[in-house]
Amino acid sequence: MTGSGKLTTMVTIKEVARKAKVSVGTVSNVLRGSTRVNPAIRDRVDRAMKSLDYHPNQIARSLKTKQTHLLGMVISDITNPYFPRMVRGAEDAAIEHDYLLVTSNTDHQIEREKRVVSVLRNRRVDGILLVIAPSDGDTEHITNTVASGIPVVCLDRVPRGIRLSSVTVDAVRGAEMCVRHLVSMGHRAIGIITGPMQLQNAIDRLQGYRNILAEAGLQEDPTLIGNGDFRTESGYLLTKRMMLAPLPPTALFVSNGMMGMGALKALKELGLFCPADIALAVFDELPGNESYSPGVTVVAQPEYEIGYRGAKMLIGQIENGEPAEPLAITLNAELRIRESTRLRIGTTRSHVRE
Amino acid sequence: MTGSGKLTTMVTIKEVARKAKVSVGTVSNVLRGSTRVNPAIRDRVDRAMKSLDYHPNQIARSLKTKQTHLLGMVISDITNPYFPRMVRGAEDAAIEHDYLLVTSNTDHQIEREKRVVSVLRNRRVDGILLVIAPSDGDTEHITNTVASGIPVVCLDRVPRGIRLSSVTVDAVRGAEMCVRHLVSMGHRAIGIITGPMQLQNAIDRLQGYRNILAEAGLQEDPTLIGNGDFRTESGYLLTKRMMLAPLPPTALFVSNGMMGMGALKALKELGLFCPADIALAVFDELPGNESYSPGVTVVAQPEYEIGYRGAKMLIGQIENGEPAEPLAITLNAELRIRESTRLRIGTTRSHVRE
DNA sequence: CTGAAAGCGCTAACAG
DNA sequence: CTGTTAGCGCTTTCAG
Repeated sequence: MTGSGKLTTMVTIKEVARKAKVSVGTVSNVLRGSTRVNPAIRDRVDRAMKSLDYHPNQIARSLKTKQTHLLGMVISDITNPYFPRMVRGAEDAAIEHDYLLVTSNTDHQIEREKRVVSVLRNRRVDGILLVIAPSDGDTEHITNTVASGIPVVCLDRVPRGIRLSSVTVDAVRGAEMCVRHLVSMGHRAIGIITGPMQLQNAIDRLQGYRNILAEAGLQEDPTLIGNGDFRTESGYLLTKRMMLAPLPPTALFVSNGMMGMGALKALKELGLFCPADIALAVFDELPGNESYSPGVTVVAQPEYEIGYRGAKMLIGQIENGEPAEPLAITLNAELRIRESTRLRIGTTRSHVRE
Repeated sequence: MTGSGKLTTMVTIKEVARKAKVSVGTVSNVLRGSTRVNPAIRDRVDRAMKSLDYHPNQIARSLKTKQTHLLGMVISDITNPYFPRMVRGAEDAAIEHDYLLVTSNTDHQIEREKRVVSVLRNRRVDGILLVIAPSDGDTEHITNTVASGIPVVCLDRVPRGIRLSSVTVDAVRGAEMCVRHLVSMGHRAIGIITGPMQLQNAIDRLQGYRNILAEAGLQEDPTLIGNGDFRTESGYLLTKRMMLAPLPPTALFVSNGMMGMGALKALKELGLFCPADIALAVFDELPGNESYSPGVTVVAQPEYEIGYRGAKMLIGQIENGEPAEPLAITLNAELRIRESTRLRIGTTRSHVRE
């Protein structure tokens, strides 16, 4: 069968009604299970629906009820291993409440974020889960959305300047645990590769690093701070540059997983081994981390839970109204110590540079 | 503001019309850019839309036009590293044509697949991209969907018994390349961990393996064939079992990436190193493969392209009608040789068992 | 407990 | 070139 356009006409509630010899109102009632319907009639209707392979038109329903039972989720890139578990968590929560989740990528671009949010509003999603893109206070599209009555819950990071409900991770504390561990292993020249400074969580991770340096009485060394952007490439480049510098660090703390993969690759190419030549710790669990050698010490975030609880929170606001004050859940990250930072006995290089 | 339900009423085309002092028909016209509209009026309308933060109701539009510009995508689990790139490819193609992609997980369960497809039909998606779950010929939900006029394109694998458009990878050839490589490295005791035999691509990969054994004049050994299910756990368990058997293989070919990760973990726990103790090759690229050591030899599939071309094909069928004959694109996999199968000189174990 | 009918926001004739 | 209006499939009063 060649041609264009729909060839088959969708079966509607009207046809079901006709086949079951009842009115459309009655069919609607059995669909919604609302009022008690005469069992015999309900049965006739059910049978009619089955035999016609009837699929209620959610579009028409939404137009009437003004609820789509759609949730929008805005992330930077599903291809980034950090997100799949978060999306999965959100989806599982959504399904529990009979919502469908639509996920869109922004590739870290604020302009795409605006477009995506706009599309989601056209689609009349009931609420939005938002992992914001880096920007300099470009938040009008978000405030407009909230003002229009669509609840928004931020995940992983919050925009500065406006107050929104959110589910985040205590990044300062996570970074502190990690860097403290490095210090406890005897390191004094600890490098960091940061994220983009427009992002709160990047700032927090740097802050945690600084806190521990201060706590340990270590001087901050600008040559040991690489300014990354959370992408693989920058982790790769900055690691190479730092390790090739006159006074390289003996330990490196990388602010996120993508950059961590880049760092690992750089070390591999430089022929440097962990922990023998350098200790490596990464904020974010790494894909395949327990299968490969060496296992890398990481600060693992509860991505699934971020998504799950964020969606739960969002659905709560959709169904019970938005709270007077934005809600904020802060989850804890977990330090997972692996081989990449294990103590070395009689290593060839000193942990102390001076 | 506490309370329940929408507090703000959505801006409609009618209000825009009133504000711009034109009729709704005219507003619709400028929205669709259809008939030539007087520039001055168009401008007035544009201004009104902007100032009201108007977002056209796609729901109402869909009800009228009978097109949602929604694509459904059914996968087993976004958390499986094989899928994100495929989803991204599909999404990119969708966006190019102004479609929105909705992705749902089945967790390999046919019952969930049925439910998901049903939900997608309720939502009146214009077409469906389907990565089928393993089942024994349970395809009525699919044929019903197609019969109802919704195009379906299968990705990665096709159901047996029915004919559908598809984008797949030549798995036989991919497996052949890989096992031939193993043979060329001198291996004669080559083990395989297979996928579930209800899946065509699992069958194909086993077939490729068998073809090369025959080509090389090697006897098939049942103790070297582990029957897995494409999940990490089975790769882990079967690898342990096989390596602990009286006559372990000198090379192992694992049929997919999840099981490959499991195999890697098993080898790590057993203290076996690649390629010194065992050569390892995996069908599917592994996450982080180029960052870790040893790099694992893999048969890499073009996941992104599968998704991208599948979505393009689907959109073609939506917009130009379904072809008389199902379309089928077969893409090639690529063998990427890495350290895990490199030749060993003067190894402690023989490549030949007898 | 069931039927009839209005109307959700938009598009697409059609009339002016 | 612009305005009017019917109607997409469903839910939801309101009568019967």
